[in-house]
Amino acid sequence: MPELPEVELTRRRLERDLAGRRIERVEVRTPKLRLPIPGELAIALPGRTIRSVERRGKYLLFDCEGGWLIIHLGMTGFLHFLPEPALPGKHDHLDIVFMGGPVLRFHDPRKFGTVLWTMADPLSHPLLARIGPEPLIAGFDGDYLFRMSRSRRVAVKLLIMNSEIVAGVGNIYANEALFRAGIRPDRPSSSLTLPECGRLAAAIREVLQESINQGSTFRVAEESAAYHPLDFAVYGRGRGSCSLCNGALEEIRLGNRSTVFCPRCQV
DNA sequence: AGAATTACCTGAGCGC
DNA sequence: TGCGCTCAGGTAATTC
Repeated sequence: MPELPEVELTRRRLERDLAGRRIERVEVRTPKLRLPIPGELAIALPGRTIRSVERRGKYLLFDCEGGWLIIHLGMTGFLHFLPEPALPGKHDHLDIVFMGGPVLRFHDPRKFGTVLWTMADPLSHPLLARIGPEPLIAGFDGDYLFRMSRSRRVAVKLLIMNSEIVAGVGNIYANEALFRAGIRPDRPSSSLTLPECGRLAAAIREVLQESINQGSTFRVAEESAAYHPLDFAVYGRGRGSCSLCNGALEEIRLGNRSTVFCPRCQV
């Protein structure tokens, strides 16, 4: 599923393919996603040129000259750029057709993705306004995490997956970052020390940045819908062994999400 | 305020 | 072969 690194790689790919293109028309094939696709899209977009593609957390922001198209890929969403028109297939919910024929196509089997439109500052949109700091930008560090964790007893894995605390950390990278930081995912947030918060913030930045770096060299060139460029240390390895101590990994559920950790290396 | 829970959705994998 | 079941999970909305 698209996590922050995949969304960032998608942003770079689409900015390369779309910047400067003028929209001819919009075809909404499936208006009923989990949140409905705004009806005004088809009226507002034609005639506008895409200036750039930005990212906030896992939201992609398309600068459309005075308005913003906002897309979240959810669990299974994918944005294809088609140089030529092509017949839509199953789960191809939305086409944005550009002058001369190219198409941006939104494909999403589980329909957890979200499409929004705003004429105002996209960062002020109700669904984006409360998102916490970007993990890869100054402002997210151990001091910040320490401050935010003082009044909360929720498991630290759920704390860092809370988008109001930090943007774009999903289940995969929450597991990976906690392993790298040597912190048990079920620790109450308020039990973390300042040095632990420093290690955790650094680990979050590292796993995200490394994934972006690997993806950019490996996967993005292929027009593949595949995600997950990284080999993960713990995610998806509930029956496996720890790469550090060789002991058995443990799998539990936190917030109804699968959680894997090493009970010896993570304290 | 913070925490816990539910809803949304379909493909994949499984046992029978 | 096919049925029914469980699982995967981001995030908004709801409830406690």
